[in-house]
Amino acid sequence: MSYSIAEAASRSGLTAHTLRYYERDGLMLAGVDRSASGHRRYTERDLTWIELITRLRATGMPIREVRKYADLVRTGDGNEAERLALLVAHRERVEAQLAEVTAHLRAIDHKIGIYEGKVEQARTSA
Amino acid sequence: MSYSIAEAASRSGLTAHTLRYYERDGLMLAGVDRSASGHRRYTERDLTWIELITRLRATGMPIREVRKYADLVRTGDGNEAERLALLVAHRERVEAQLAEVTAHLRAIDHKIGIYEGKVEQARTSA
DNA sequence: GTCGGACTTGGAGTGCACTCGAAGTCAAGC
DNA sequence: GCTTGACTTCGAGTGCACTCCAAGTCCGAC
Repeated sequence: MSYSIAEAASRSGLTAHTLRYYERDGLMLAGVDRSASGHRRYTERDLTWIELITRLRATGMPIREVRKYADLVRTGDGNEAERLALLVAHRERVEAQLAEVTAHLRAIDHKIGIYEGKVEQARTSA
Repeated sequence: MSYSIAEAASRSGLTAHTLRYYERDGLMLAGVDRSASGHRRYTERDLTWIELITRLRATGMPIREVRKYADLVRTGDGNEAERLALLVAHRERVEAQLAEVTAHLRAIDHKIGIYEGKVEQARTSA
């Protein structure tokens, strides 16, 4: 079972453009298979990999670092500790940012509360 | 009490470049005061405002929309309901994104768990 | 056999948010 | 009165991550 780039795009939520761009940029583990006519054929493994790098991207990992991770996985032998370190460092950054965003959000919520009071007051005194 | 652009930068965590850029781009409520020599003088009110827009930016609000909000506040009269709507819409986007990032993070954590197992296994069998 | 549509490539273009550079002004200290 | 350093403006440059375009190929359907 394999998928055309359009199918891979719809399954991954990325665009075909982005899939080609990722491949060109070294984010895939290997060149994607080709049909006799030269069209890309995505395997389940490709899609699983794309799902992972989509998660990394969606949590703010730069393309550069996703590539570094892909390089490690591609090398394939005993660099699991290195991969682990990269992912753990990423997790810590993401957690820190979640905390920061949450704190900002609380402050914005406070502001919203003030406006709600004002708007309500305007409504009842009208 | 007022502050030079360098002081405002260090108090806000932005750079002087960014402060000028924000002003140019219509993010400030009014032109910042100037000294006799034409240097900017930031008031406490300016800094309070900068703190708010920094929170909006840090939670992912585009410059464009911060400007829209600033425009509303600048107009100043009875558009509180509109400001409220803008902030509430933003809050909902941020909350949705927090949930999404958290979900991705959990999946990445799962991956980390797998690597931890592998690395531990490699360590003990060595 | 020709048409439409999905694909290919390489390279250029876009949008966002800064970030920097050049050239000039100004006040204070030596 | 000259240097130093912080400021000014305007406009150009940067980095990131796509996003799009042009020109071409290929395949299945009519």
